[in-house]
Amino acid sequence: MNTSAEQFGGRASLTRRISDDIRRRILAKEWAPGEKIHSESELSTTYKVSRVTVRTALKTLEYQGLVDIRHGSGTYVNDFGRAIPTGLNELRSMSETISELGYEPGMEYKIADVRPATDLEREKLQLDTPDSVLYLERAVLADGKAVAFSYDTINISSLPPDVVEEMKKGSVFASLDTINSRPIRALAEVDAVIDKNVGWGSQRPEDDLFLLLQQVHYAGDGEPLMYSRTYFMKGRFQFLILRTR
Amino acid sequence: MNTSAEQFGGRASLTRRISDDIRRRILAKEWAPGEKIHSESELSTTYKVSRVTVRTALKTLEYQGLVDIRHGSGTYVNDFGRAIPTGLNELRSMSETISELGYEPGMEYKIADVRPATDLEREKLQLDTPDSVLYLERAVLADGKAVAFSYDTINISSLPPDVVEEMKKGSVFASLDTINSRPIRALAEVDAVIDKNVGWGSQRPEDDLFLLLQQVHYAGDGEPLMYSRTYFMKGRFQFLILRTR
DNA sequence: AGTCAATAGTTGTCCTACAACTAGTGGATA
DNA sequence: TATCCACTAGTTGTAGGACAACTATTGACT
Repeated sequence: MNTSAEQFGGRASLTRRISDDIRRRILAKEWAPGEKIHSESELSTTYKVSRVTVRTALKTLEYQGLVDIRHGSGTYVNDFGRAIPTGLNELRSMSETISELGYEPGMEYKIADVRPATDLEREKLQLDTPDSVLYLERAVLADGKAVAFSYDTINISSLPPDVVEEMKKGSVFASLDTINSRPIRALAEVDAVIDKNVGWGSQRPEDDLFLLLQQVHYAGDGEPLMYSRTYFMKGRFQFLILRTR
Repeated sequence: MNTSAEQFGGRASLTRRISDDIRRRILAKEWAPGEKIHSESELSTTYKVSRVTVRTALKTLEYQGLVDIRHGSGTYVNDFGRAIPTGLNELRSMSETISELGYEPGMEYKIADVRPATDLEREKLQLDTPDSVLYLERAVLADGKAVAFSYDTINISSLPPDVVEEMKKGSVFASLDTINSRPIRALAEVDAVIDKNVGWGSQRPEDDLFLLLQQVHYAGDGEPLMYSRTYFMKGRFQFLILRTR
C-alpha cells in the first residue's frame, strides 16, 4: 500500500489506509461501474483486519460517492462518469486533483515574494501585527495548458525559513507536510466573477469570466495557514461534483 | 425523532436516524462550536443502541464536516461559520437548503408545462422516443427575495398524472417522495456564465453574470429523473463549502 | 516552577453472534 | 406452461464485550 497519507508521513489510521487502498483499486478500474466488489468478510480476510475496520472504510467510500452499499446484497461500484469523486468536498491540492484526473500537473510562477500583509490578508489569516507573508501568483497547468490562475497568501509566522524558501519553488502542500502542518480544514466560497485584472498571458479569457474558489485553509489547531483564490477558466477544467443522499 | 427520512416515508436505517438526530441537535446549538459532545458510550446508552451504531452515525457527521473526532479525546463540534455543512455534496432540495440556512423558502412559477422534449433534454434524460416532459421555469426565493432562477426538465414517462399535476405547484422533491422515487444521486457541474436570456423581473442582474449549477438527478435504479439548471445570482446566495481531509 | 509517571476517560480495533434483508432456487399449484 | 411461494445461501446491519492506543489531567517529585 502506498497511500497518500503514508507518502506525506502522517500516521494514518488502519481504516484510512484500507479505505485509501480500496479507493485506489476502484479508480484503477479493478471493478467496472455497477459491479459488485468483494464482500466485507472477504475483504477483512485478505486485508487481515476486522470486519468493523473494512465496514468503516467502505462507509467512507460511500460518503465519497464511489460505492453504493446495499443491505443484504453487497457493495457496488458507482458510475461516476468523469467526475472526480468528492472533488470539491475533500481537501486535495490542485496538483493532486489534476493528477488524479489523468493529466500531468504543473505550475508556472509569476510572483513568489515575502512581503508585508495587506489589511485583507491580515483579516483572513487572523494576524494582529503587520506580519510578513509569502505571496504567490501562479498559473495552474494541466498537460502544459493553463486551467486556472492562483493567488495565494501563506502565513509564515510559524514556519522555518528553509520551508518558506522551498515553497517558492515546489508545492505548498508538500512543504507544509515536511513540518507536519498540512491543513486539515478549509472554508471555501464559490463565485462567478468578471475581473480584468486576473490572469496573464495569451491563454487568459477575453471575456474576463472566471469561476472563483476562495478559501481559507486551517491547521489542526485552528490556526489559519493560507488564504487562497483560484480563478478557473471556463471550459478548461470541468467542475463535476457527485451529490448523494 | 422527526428525521427528514421519516417525514418522507423512507424506512431509514437506525444509524441514519441517530445521525440525523445528532445533526439536528448540533444545528440547534445544543453544543457550541469547539465544545465536546457526549462520549460514544454515553450516547449509545441514551439512544439505547450499540456503540457501533453511534460510531457510524458520528462518522457520517464527521464526513459532513459537522464534528471532529479525536482519538483518545472525544468528539468536538466544528466551527463551520455560516457554511451549510455538506451544502454542495449532499443531495438536498433548494427549499430544504434555504430553510436550513434560516430563511423562508419560496418559489415563483413562470412556466409549468408538459411539452415534448428537446434534443438536449432527450440526451440528458436518456429518452429514446420523443417523450413528453414536464418543464418548469421558476424563481427561487429566500425571504421573498429572488436568489436564483431555476430551469428544470422532469422525466414523467413513469410518473402517474396526478403526481405530475402536483409538481406544477409544489416541491418536485416532495412529489417524488409520495411515490417513493426521490433521486439518490446527482451529477452536478459548476460553471460561471454570462447569459442575457436567463432570468426575468426587476431582480435579475444587469451584468448577466450567474453561477450555474447544472445537474442530472438519478433514481435508485439509475434512471434519470430530472435535468436541472440553477442560475445563482452573485451575492444573493453564499456558496460556502466546508472541505475536510 | 518544571518534569514526569500514574491514571481515568475516550476513541480505534477485534471477536463473535445474530437480526434483517436480497436474490436466486426449485417445487407446488393453477 | 406460467405463476406463485417457501426455502436457502449470502450479505449487510446491529449488538455486546473486550482490549489496544491515545489524550488530558492530576499529583508526586525534583
